Amino acid sequence: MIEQLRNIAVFTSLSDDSLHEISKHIEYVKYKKGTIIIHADKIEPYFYVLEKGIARAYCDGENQQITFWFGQSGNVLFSFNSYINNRPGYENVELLENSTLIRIRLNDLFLLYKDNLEITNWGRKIAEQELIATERRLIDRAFKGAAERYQEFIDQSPELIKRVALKHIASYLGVTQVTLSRIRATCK
Amino acid sequence: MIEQLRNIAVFTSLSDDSLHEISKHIEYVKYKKGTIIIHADKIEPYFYVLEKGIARAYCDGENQQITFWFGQSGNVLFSFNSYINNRPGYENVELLENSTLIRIRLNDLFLLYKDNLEITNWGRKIAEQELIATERRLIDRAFKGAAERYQEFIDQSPELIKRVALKHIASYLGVTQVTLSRIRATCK
DNA sequence: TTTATTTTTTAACATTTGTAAAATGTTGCC
DNA sequence: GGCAACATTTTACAAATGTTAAAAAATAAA
Repeated sequence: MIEQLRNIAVFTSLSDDSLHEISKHIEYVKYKKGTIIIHADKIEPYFYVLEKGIARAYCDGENQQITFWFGQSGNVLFSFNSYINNRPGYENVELLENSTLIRIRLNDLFLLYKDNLEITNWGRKIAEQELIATERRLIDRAFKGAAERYQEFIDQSPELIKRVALKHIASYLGVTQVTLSRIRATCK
Repeated sequence: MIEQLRNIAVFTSLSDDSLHEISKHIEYVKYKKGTIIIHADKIEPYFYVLEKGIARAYCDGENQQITFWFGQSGNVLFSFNSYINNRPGYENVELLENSTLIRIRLNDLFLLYKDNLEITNWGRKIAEQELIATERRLIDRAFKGAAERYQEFIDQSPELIKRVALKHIASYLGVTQVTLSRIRATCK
């Protein structure tokens, strides 16, 4: 069981002891493509790790959906506002492929944070890494044009380009699908 | 000393014991308006708490500076990449007023994270709160026009509007100063 | 106060991106 | 295959924002 966890990117830094603690509380689940596993306006009680599959987080607008996050194998996945503030979240998370996930109840995870220094530091680093990545994107939007952001997305996430619908990538990059089409037509 | 720390927003949640641990390592410093206390491309060894004053974080571009963060009394302030990845940072932080700050060496803070569960959880929550705020801004840029973002900035940060140059606020909102001027002219 | 410096506003024009709708391409299913 | 549903591209036009430059206003310095 512990060996199985250690194969997953986000768990590699943890000691056997901590992995053992975590393994007492986890559960494997399997969902089909299209399943919404996190719902906006709900307190979602689970913290997930995506073992296999792809996911996107998005917000619903009046006549659009904005995708602002993609997850791949080894990434963690949770309702930000449920996890951080114990309040209903603002985002939905949809699985874009048939996926397998590991999950742990937030309550159980918080109990581990209360007792286990290593796991708490692990949780701290997860938040920090997400933070720095999110801030980078905010800055990139100011300095780089949409075409350049698209090119970097291809370079950094070649898997996603192949497997994710362009309309989702367009909103992730902060442009409409029409604009993304124009960009793609230009650099061909 | 501990009472003094407890008056600062970011420390209010900590126990006397933890504040006492922290107080062993802190130092009060005072800088003039215009001082750059965090430099891009350097590993900056301090974690600061702004006791009094206002600060902004910005990146330098070819012919522009982009401000992407403001700090007020009680906020924490550090080179993201130094703190998180022990690498030179991408941002400068400038004090916009004469300010007093508390600082602690990152090395000392990391030692506390290694031993003290409460302080580690405090560090985790700092990252989480920054994360959720940054993500909100990213989403807001997709859903809200520049005029609406400006109005919300006024509502949520009335202090900053009074005390910060509009050119900095413009880039924080993701528009040019010319556009911000037009927005201000319209809603007058 | 007077001058110098910086910040903010205004103007004219160029560019980018958005909107809406149609055309084309793709996928999956009966 | 052929239909239905969905995804992507293309087109024409509209709206928003950027660029550049200059004037006006505000602030700081002498």
